[in-house]
Amino acid sequence: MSSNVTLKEIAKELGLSTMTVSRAINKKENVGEKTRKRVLEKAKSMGYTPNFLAKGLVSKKTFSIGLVIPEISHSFFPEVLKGVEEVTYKKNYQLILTHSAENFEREMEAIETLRSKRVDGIMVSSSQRTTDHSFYESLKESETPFVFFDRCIEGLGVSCISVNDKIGSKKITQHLIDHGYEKIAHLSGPIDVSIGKERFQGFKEALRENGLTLFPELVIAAGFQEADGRRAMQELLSMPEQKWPRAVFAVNDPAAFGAIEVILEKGLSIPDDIAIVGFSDDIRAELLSTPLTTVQQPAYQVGKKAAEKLISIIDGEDVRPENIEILTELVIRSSCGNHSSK
Amino acid sequence: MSSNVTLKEIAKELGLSTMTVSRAINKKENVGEKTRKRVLEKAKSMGYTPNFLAKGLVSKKTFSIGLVIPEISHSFFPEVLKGVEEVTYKKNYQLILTHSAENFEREMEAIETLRSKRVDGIMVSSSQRTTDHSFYESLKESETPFVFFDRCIEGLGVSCISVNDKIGSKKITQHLIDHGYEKIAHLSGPIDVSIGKERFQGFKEALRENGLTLFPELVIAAGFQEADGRRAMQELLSMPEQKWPRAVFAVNDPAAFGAIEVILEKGLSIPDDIAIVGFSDDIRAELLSTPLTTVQQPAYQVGKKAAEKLISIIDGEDVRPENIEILTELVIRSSCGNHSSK
DNA sequence: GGTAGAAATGTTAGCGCTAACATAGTTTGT
DNA sequence: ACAAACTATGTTAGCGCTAACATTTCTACC
Repeated sequence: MSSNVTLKEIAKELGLSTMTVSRAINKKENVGEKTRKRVLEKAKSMGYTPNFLAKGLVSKKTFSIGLVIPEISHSFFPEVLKGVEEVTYKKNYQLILTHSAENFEREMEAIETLRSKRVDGIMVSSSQRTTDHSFYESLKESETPFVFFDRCIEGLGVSCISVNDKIGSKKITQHLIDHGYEKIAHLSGPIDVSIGKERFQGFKEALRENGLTLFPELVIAAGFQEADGRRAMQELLSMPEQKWPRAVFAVNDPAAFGAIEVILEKGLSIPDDIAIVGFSDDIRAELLSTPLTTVQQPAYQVGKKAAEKLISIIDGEDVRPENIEILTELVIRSSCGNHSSK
Repeated sequence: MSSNVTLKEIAKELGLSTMTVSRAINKKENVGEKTRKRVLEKAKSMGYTPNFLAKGLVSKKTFSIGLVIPEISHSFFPEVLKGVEEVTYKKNYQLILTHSAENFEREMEAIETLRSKRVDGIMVSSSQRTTDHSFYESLKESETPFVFFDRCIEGLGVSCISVNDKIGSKKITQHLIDHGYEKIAHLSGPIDVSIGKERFQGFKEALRENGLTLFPELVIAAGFQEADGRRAMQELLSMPEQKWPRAVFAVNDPAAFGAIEVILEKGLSIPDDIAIVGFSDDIRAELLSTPLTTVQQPAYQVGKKAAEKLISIIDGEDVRPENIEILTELVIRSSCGNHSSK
């Protein structure tokens, strides 16, 4: 294998003790100027690379942070990752990336491995659906610093950095209401998933605060995929015409795309017959023939804040659990009937 | 800090030696059945987590692989990552992700850090532009297993897994030729970047093999961004009309998008007045009003093959340097004039 | 029952590094 | 000139673990 140079070897070459070499290389006080120079030169010429394993073993600090992500190719996460990386790079931490594939078993496995590697902290976007929180409770007891991001588990007293979906969906529903629409449908996600629940909540609140009626038959449990949106919209349009909604709020952009196809296939026009809005600002949203009004999720901000919080926990600066909610931003295009904006 | 349980502590509790506990936990031979059971139970109840730092220090094996990526949010890489992860997960390796931000200094820094962490191998997508290969030469001499992926440095005798851009661009040019177009323009990337060069090469070869003339004024050095495509296309269309190309091959999809805007703004139709094709199968390509014919880059395959190759080098199974080229696939839509396909 | 041989357990040393204390060597003040 | 006070270097031990060898305990068989 690669025969790595050690401090001891350098010391031997120079007739010094290991300790002096260590001090010279780690820029500690109390090393003679000449000695330091000699050591550094020798280290370079011998191709010395410090051994972080040994260092970590002694110092209990590895300068690595573990990341648990449910689905890497889910456009949201590369952006999160970028935010995380920007922070960790500055603070000299390395990232160990693990992927749970939306599987709680793998998530636990990944966290165990990260702990074995003695990471200084962990960031988790959980795939957990069950109500059994014992795993995270014991993780918390182990005193491993960790935070949740995007998908959080509540009631544990663990910091959580997420997008405030409820406020976002309330805002976009309000935007529809401001256009004068009263019969508004919602293609919802599964309500046992927090995202789905939050967005539905926001929708309901907006209606309530404006004194509008929530028509139960206009709330269709769809899902997060394009096909789900199609199916849900078909269901809506299979009702007698006078029951049709005037506007539709889809749980996310892909669902909206599916719904849009159905609307157009029916020969209806957007937004004149039916207005529609989505959620997540998918890269494709602005490329539709009628660009989709949607809610932008600040993934980069989530990553950045989560990394900052985790590091401040690691450094013992700000240990108290916090619920940081990143606010979404409305992206107003024309599918909502906003002819004024482009 | 988190007071982690050690083998020694378990041993003490049970009145055994550390070694027996180690053997029991690591499923080695020669441990009494009762003892093993006792140890495992105790380990569980005390919340033992093995210390991979110590293990790695002894065994010279860390089960981690370093990844150097020039730009995380560059849609290509999450896909690569997915391929890599799938392989490394099966083989029980962890991934340490680093980001060079297209900066060679940071790339070198990242690799040094990875070496310090004693990763078992490294996968690099290089941002290097210069011809000074000394850094990678010395990395090679250090006997750290590594492979290049996507962006390779040649002439080092290091394995490289990349997309064969030349063949891809030759294929798509051929496709245009098959449609009967003879005056074909190329919006090229910078030719000092290998991607740009390769794609231009493929374009030239296709023309040559079909006995077509390469019109130098129809090759515009553009760039990889949408704005570059715009600029290049404007330049083309500012020529007298009889010089206009009948078809355009843009170096990538974003450049094609820019060009398309210009074509449409001029009131020309795609593909009837000017056919256009891109490269990279951007997620937006199929959503254009005239969906873009392009070349699909199998990023997932690149990641998978690269990880497989690296692990086989680490395991000493297949150490010989290889140049693995993943073939692209044509995605035929309608911007090339293929009215038959959807 | 006694002994060879296997099975179970223990001991020692060291992976590469650093904290903590110990020892030389050098300066400074009076 | 000599102790006090540095500065530069060395020594020892230990982080948590395992390989390699050493010892004890158990089994088997004559």
